[in-house]
Amino acid sequence: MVKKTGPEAKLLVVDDEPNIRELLSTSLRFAGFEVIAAANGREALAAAEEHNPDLAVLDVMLPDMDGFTVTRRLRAAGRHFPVLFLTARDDTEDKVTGLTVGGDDYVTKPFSLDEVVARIRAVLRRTQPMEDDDAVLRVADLELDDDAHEVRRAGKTVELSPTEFKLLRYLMLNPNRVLSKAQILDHVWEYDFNGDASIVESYISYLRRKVDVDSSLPALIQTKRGVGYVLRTADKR
Amino acid sequence: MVKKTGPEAKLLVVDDEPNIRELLSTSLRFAGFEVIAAANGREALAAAEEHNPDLAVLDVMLPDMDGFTVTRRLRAAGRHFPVLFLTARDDTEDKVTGLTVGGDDYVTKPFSLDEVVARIRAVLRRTQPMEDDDAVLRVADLELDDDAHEVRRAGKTVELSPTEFKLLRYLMLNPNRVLSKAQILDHVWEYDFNGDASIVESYISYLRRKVDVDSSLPALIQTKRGVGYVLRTADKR
DNA sequence: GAATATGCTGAATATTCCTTGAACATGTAC
DNA sequence: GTACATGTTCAAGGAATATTCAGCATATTC
Repeated sequence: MVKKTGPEAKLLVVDDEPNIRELLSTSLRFAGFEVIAAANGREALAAAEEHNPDLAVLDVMLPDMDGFTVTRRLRAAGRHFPVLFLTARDDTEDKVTGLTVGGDDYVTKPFSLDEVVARIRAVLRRTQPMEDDDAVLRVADLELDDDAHEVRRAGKTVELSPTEFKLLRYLMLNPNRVLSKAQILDHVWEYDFNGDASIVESYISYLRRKVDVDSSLPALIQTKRGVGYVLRTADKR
Repeated sequence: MVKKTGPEAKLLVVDDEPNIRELLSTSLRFAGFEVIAAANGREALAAAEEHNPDLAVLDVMLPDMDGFTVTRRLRAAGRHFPVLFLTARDDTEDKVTGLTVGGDDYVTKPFSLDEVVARIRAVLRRTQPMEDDDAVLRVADLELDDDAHEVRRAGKTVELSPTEFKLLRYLMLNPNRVLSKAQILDHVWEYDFNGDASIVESYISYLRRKVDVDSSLPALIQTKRGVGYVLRTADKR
C-alpha cells in the first residue's frame, strides 16, 4: 500500500499545459500530498500567497513569466519553500545551473512520475527533516538507499542501471502487491513513452539477474502470469 | 450471499452501448452499489455534478467525447473521484498509458462481471481506505488475497491460473450457496463467451486438484448434482 | 438397467513470458 | 573528434503455462 497517513505536505503545482498539470496533480494527490494547481506565474504567486505550500513544482517555461522570475518574486515576498523545477531536456546547461543551490532541485521533461515523487520527497527530507522519514527502503533483505542511489541484497551491493533502479524502487514501494505491466509503465517510464509493455519484461529479467541470482536466497520477484509481478516480503510456503 | 450492508458506494456508469450499460448497472446494483448511468460524456458530466459519485466506470470510446476528455473536465471541475476505464482489447498498449497513475485502473472489453466488481473494490480500497475492509477473503481455512493475487489453504500457498483464481473468488464470495454452472459462466467468464458450460466442470476439477488435494483436510468444493457447486464453510455432517 | 449428469484426461490451440541479439543513443576517456 | 563502454529499446524464437474441447469413465437417479 502506498503510504497514506494524512496529507504529507502541501504542494503547489505550476504548469501551463493542462495535461501535465492534471497528470501531476492527480498522481501527487494519490501519493498522499495536498495539491494546489496553477497555470501560470501570476496564478502561482497568488496561490502561494493564499496557501503557503511546503514546496512548489514549477515549470521553468510559463506563458507570462519564467520559473526563475516566479521564484525570485516568491523569495522577495518572504516565501522560502523549496522548488522543484521542470525543464525541457534540451535547455542549455547554464540555464539549469544554480537551480540546485538552495536545496532546490530539477527534473527534465518528459519525466517519470515516480521520479518526480522521489525527488519531491528527497527535497522535503533535506529541507524539513522528520524523524521517522528515512531515505532507505527495506523489503526482506533488500535495501534501497535513494540518497546514495545504492541497492544491497543481504548486505551486498548490487549495481543497477537508472531504469533498473527506478523499477526496483517502484516494486519496493508496493511489496506484496501485484503490479501490472501497464501500472509499471505508467509509474516508472517517462509519461510520453509509447512503446510496448514488453520492455517491462526485459527489465524484470535484468533485475532478477542482479537481485535474484543467489540461489541460496529466496527469489523475491515473482511472476503472476496474466496479471503482473510482485515483490514478496518473505518466502511463504 | 454477496455482501449487502447498505449501499457500499455510489457509482457512475458511462457507456453508450445500452446492453453493456444495463449489464453493468444491474450487476453492480446487485453487488450492493448505488448506480447512476449515463450514455455519453455530456450526460456523465451532468450526472457527476448532480450526484457526486465515489467512482466512475467509464468507457473510453464515447460518441461525443472520449473518456480521457471526460476525466480531464471532471478533474478541472474539482471532482477527484477515481475512474475505472473500459477499453477495447486492441486499443490497449497504445492509448492506455497514464490510466493507472491516480489510483485509477482499467479493464478491457470483453470483461467478466466479477472482474469488474473486484477492480472497483480494489480501487475504492486504495483511494478511500476503510478499517473493516480488507483485501483478503476467508472461507474456512482458505484465504484469497486479491492484492497479492495469492491463495492459501491452511496457510500453504496454492498456485492458480487467472481463471482458476477468478472462479475461486466467485465461490468464496458466495460460501454455502449453490451456484449453477450458468451463474458461474455469467460471473466468471467474459460476457461474450459462448462456449459450453462444461468448461466450468473442467475448472472445478482443476480447482479441486489444487485446493482440495490434501485428504487430511475436508473437501470444500462440493457438487450438488443437477444444481451446481457449493463452497462449504465447514465440514457439516 | 437405462438415462443422465458429472468427473477426468489428453491433446490442440492460444497466450504469456523469458531470453537473446542487434540497433541505436548517450556518455566517457583518450 | 574518435573510440569505447554502457544503457535503452525492439523484435524474434523458444519455453512455459493457460484455455478449450472432445471423448470416455464414473456416479446418481429413477
